[in-house]
Amino acid sequence: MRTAPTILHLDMDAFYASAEQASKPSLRGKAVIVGGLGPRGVVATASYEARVLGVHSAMPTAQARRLAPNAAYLTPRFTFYRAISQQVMGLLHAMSPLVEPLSLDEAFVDLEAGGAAWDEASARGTGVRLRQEIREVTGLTGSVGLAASKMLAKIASEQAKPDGLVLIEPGTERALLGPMSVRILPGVGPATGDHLRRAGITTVEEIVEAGEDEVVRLLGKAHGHGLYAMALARDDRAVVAERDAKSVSVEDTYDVDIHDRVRVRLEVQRLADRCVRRLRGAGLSGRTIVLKVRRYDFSTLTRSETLRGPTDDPAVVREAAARLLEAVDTTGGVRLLGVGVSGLADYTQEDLFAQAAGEPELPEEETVEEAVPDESAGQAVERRWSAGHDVRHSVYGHGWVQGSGLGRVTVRFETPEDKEPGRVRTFRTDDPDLEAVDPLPLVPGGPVRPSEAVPVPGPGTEHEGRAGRASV
DNA sequence: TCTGGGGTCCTTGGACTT
DNA sequence: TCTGAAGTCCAAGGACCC
Repeated sequence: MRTAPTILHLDMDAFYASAEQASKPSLRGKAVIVGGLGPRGVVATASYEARVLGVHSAMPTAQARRLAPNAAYLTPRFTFYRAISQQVMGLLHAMSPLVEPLSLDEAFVDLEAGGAAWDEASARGTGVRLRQEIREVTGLTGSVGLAASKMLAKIASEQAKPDGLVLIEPGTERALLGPMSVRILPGVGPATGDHLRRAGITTVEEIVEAGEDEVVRLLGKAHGHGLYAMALARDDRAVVAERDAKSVSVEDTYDVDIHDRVRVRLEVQRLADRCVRRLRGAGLSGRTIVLKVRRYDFSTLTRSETLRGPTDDPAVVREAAARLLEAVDTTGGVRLLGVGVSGLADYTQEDLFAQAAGEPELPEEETVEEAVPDESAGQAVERRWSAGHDVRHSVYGHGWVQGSGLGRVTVRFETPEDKEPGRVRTFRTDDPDLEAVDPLPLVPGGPVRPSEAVPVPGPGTEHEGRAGRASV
């Protein structure tokens, strides 16, 4: 374990919500909640103004609406966030080749590896500079934690939030951790926390006092040894720049439980196709097909099948998923279906055959911004507009969708550069003068061009949500 | 009040092989 | 030839993280 605090953890503050506030002057200083807006949606990020009202991540959106009925509710715009994230990651890479992104808004950096810091003073200086640069380039704030290990750097950034910097001085770690709740340690969630509490252990100090054997007895080998070491502030995990994906999966939660078995089969097919599209996009194939079913009562089961060799053939994945589904009882209804592929490889066994037979075709993915109209229903095409997404009107200029429904869409016309909230106008949803457009840069002259942004290689932890009903 | 989506890692237990 | 031990693979579920 190193002795200088040269591991940096960056955590952008309320990232999605802050990006929306920077993009929309009328939302600055207001409660903003980004997440799924459907009846079963959950909060992805709440602005600090919303947190004061008790709203937090992973809370059902319905509950958030009760706590913060006047907040702005927006669907996530991952393309936009990804573009900002790439700017931030670029700043980190300029400091060191060893950058480990954890998500769009979080990363570890090994400052020593990049020669960006070697002791306490240089580490602090680098952290201060980084925060300045992030503000200049993106207009957003991030919190920085500096320590001698990943675990402590993350704890430090947590303490620094929002918009701060905390450095944990080497030698002070044990004293700092001791009185903290066991939940501060990585890997201790609600279940493990409960388990420990029932054994009379609630603080990090008490883990140490209990002794390694007792912790291993309580939590098992892998978890027990690891946790005991963490409690002693021992954490030798290296910052790892490149990580290979182990699985690729897609899943959908339905607004209303599906009872019709035929519809369930169809959805599984659709998911299998989507999963293969993702798989191919990452240049991968996989050997194990996994079907996930969450039933009406929230009980979740998975069924998997391992093939003789890896595949990225949609027909093969579709058929395997269908076979797995046959073994699952769905009477009573399902609320979620998922299809995944693991046992990944970067080749397929059918490569040679596929070249001879031509690549299997995959249907086009539906777009998120504007849902594909259901022509089979024989109804007039209605364009749907997602709350928070950017639009341009040929007369009024750039704005964003504040809400839509009943054939109307309400747009607020403003840009990130505006100092005052813009004006609001309502149009018919099929107004030909209105079109969906890319977000504008948050900083004047900034390089945010989402449609030109290079996609993050491999599957990330971010995802594109289903188009929800727009409402603000 | 009613719980998303995309991942990772660990544990347990059965089948199979050596 | 039978049996048990050990190792490996696979399937399923749980916990955790962001």
